[in-house]
Amino acid sequence: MNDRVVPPTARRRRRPTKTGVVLSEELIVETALRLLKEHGADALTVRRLGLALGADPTALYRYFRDTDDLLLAIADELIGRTLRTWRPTGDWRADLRDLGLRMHADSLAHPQAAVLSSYRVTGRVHEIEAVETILGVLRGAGFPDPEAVRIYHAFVDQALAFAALDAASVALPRPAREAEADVWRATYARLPADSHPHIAATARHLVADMRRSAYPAALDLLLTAAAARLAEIEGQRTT
Amino acid sequence: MNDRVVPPTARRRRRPTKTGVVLSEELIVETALRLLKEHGADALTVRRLGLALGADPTALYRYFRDTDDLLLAIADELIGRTLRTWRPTGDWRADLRDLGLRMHADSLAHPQAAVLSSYRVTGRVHEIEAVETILGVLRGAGFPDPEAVRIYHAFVDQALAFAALDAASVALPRPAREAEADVWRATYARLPADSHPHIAATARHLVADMRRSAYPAALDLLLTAAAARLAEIEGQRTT
DNA sequence: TTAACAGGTCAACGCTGTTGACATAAGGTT
DNA sequence: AACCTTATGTCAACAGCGTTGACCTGTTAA
Repeated sequence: MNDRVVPPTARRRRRPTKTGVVLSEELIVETALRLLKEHGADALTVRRLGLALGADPTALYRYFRDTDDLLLAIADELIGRTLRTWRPTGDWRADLRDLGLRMHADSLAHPQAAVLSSYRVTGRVHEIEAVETILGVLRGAGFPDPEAVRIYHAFVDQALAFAALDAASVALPRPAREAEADVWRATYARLPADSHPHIAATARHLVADMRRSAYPAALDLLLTAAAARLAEIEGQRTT
Repeated sequence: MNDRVVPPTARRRRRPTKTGVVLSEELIVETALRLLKEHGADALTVRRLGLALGADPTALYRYFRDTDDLLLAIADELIGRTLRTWRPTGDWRADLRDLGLRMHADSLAHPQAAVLSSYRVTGRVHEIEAVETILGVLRGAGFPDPEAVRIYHAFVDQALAFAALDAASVALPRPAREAEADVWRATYARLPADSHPHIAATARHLVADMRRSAYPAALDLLLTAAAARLAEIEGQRTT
């Protein structure tokens, strides 16, 4: 265990580094996000982060226990950014659709961070705010509590899961990524109809569809089913 | 680029290692899966794999370009294993539900491998077989080709995405995993009702629901919406 | 003015994937 | 049966990784 970290609230002395930079949790998280965005997931190493900050790499360990702790801070910052740009209208289905697509899009804007952090429960402020907001939308729409939680869970995990899946593709090293795109054209689209009739029959659609994310389609399927369930519940209630 | 690899078909000479083991692609993949299962994701390193095989670590590079290439081979082997235990009945909805749950369960049985490989397109034999089979189920059910591809894509990517998401949780180092489980009880369940009314009202359900995977619920929502769409299509066809 | 100590720095640890050079046994050819 | 080619196992080395303990120094509270 690492006991070098001082809780942020107790931090008072801020000593500049050799290059004159004054470090802080926020500065480190921002710099890490910039590094990820500009140079890819492999660029986020303790040494490179130190270099980008203008500080000795090991100065990080005064702010975060280890790289995993830094990762959770990055994850929470991403949640916060997404939530900040979202404007709910009161129409639960449209609002959830919008939020889901935003979470997905924002993850793809920082694929390297999304890949590393989307499956983590941070328990930090922004995450808590997001949970509260989404539950509010569902309960406001009329879902009873157990149903609201069930749909909340499916909705959020679907968004996070697809965000991670698609971010992982985007985050692949360039050659590997191009190789994957080619597989559909070069391998699947060329399979003979007698051995693989279904692939051959739909090859045209496959090539076109597989290059896009399936998330919008999957999200709409989920919301459609949820709406049907809500109608069912309200039908029961009035009878 | 690494040109040490000889295509499997051209392999003729098999020279035993110092310890007498005769290497092969299959043996390496199996050993890698065993390592992952028994000792976790961090245990899969070139050196440890060499040790487990009873060979010099670098002998691997005669069979796989690099560790990524090995990973794809592992991924395809997992697909094959899942498909092999699946028995379709002819009822498309039940069959897809069963297949989805199997893919998910098998991934969780090898979480480390699933995390690393579920977002990859391997283009290898088992994957091709899976694509052909699932498309066959959907086309057989009566979905027109573009719709079949759309639903295929959403179904498969959702299964893979949830598999990766849930596998990632399972694959966390033990202390981190326990810390996450605690967050729901220790942080969320204790938020006061005046600042976080929706969380407070549903805390009981949250604690119970969030410890399970949301995949079965999400899968059922997807299949429900797909069935509704099929009914709609067939309605149009007869009018 | 001074004493305490947060926090920046440095050197070192054991680990990683990967490469190039080398050694040798398998197996087709003669 | 001897030979030659070459597939493939081995070895040493490289650069880079996260992390730690020891050290040093500027900031701040008293």
